[in-house]
Amino acid sequence: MGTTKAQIFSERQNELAIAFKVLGHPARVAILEYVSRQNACICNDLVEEIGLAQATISQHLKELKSIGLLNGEVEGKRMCYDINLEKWTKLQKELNTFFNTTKSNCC
Amino acid sequence: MGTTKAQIFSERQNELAIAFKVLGHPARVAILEYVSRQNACICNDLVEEIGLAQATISQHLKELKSIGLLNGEVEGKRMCYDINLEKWTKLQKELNTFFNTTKSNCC
DNA sequence: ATTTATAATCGTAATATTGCAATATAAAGA
DNA sequence: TCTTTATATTGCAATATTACGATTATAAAT
Repeated sequence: MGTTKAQIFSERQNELAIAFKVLGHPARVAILEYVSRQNACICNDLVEEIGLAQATISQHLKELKSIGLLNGEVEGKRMCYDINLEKWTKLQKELNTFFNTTKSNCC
Repeated sequence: MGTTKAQIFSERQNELAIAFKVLGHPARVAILEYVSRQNACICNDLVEEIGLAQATISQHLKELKSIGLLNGEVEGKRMCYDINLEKWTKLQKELNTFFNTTKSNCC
């Protein structure tokens, strides 16, 4: 297999899991942190900063874009990435809702 | 490959990513939610509730235990799972720190 | 026009993950 | 003891992910 049985879960559970999954790689954590540290745009600085091949960074950026956490704007021959603050804040709220709702006891 | 290059990231980044990764599967989201909904213990109810094979559920439980989010106590022939509230709260704080610290601008 | 810089995409190898059947283990009850 | 119940573990097949070199596409600079 290797395939998640998404059909048996709710849309909300799947979406939550996908967001967690995208955040679940240190390169993507590092990318988000670096993008946010630079008040200006970064582009291929990430390749130097992080130390993964350009193709690999590009792939990770794609995943972060896929759930809307990063915006990418063309700026001449460069790509200018920044954090989508609206989505970022929304996701943070959703995660907190999950954590708060799930806080409960057992046994 | 398929192997994450963990060496090139900080311990904090790796740990954060691992936590996100463990949460990044709908079955594990569902398990946490179900465990918390039951004020009492659950055990193999999860297999019925979620609809994955017993071996699969057991594997997911193992991963949740591995980062300390779930406690498992033997209770006769049963296993009694509950959420480790201390760890749960700690993780929530860490994730919020990550989200808040990373909130910033670009371009 | 040609070269250079930047970044996406393709193809591929190595490894990881998901899921399950089968088996093992261990306690409870007959 | 023998059977049942509950859970963990093992082994395996299918698929996904990570990473990279090579290629491609585009715009800027010469």
